[in-house]
Amino acid sequence: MTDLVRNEVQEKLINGVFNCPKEFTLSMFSGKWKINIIYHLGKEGAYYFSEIERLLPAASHKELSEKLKELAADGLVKRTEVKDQRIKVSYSLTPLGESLLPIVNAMYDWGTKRLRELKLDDKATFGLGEVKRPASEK
Amino acid sequence: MTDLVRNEVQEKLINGVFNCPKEFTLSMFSGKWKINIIYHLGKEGAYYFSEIERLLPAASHKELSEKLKELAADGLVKRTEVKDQRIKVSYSLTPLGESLLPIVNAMYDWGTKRLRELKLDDKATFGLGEVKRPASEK
DNA sequence: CGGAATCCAGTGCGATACTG
DNA sequence: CAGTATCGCACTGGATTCCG
Repeated sequence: MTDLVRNEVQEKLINGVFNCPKEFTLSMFSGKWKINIIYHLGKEGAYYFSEIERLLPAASHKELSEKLKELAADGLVKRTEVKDQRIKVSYSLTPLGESLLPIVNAMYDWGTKRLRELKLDDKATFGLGEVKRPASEK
Repeated sequence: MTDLVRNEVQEKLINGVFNCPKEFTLSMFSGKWKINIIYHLGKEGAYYFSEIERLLPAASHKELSEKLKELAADGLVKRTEVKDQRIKVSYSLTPLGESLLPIVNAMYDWGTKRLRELKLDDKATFGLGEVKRPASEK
């Protein structure tokens, strides 16, 4: 989903039938890498595109490009072109993007705490019950 | 994705290479309908499966079934079988699930506020910039 | 009633390659 | 440097059907 959800949510918005604020919020940052981007921009300030790529080496060029575009369209991130010798593009949070930081931080804290608890449990199961494994192991 | 993210996150966990608490938290409730389920169970208490279906009529039987299973596997939701004449299954939040409520509520509040702001803008654009529209209009 | 299996169309996303 | 287009496979999720 993710983009599916985002599209659905935005369609509903356009048609004026939208009524679920939490889904809307989720759709803002539940795309791949989006929270990471928001988190880093919030914590460390502006980054160039190439810096973000280095920051998140597992993310593909395409994906990053698309997600940044969405974040900008949603008004969470500001895109600024800078003429160096080549053109560079700097990304930073807008005030709206910054207003999401408390939620991102709360998620960070919750995750940290929960991961610590899990490590105290049996390492084999992690207390998670069954886990679907993809067919192909990497 | 969604489940993709969830699977990735859990794989990493198993392999002990996990290091991103916020992704982990996101993976807990970013599947379709999951926040809705958590929200309702948190606000109104336990529900039977069939009640949840009625509560979220747009969600398919299959989807609800799968997501509840995941929520239970993640320890956020407790599954209880009740022998009526048929077997009914009751779902409620675990304490762990309840500990997510502050985040869900923060998302609710952020979304509410943001949606209100958007309504003050031009209704045509909603201040969102471009919106991808699916090929097929429903 | 609740869940699981099967089938199938629609989408996400990586790899690669091309523009300005 | 940043962004876009194309291709191809894996995954999602709706509809339907079957089991306890």
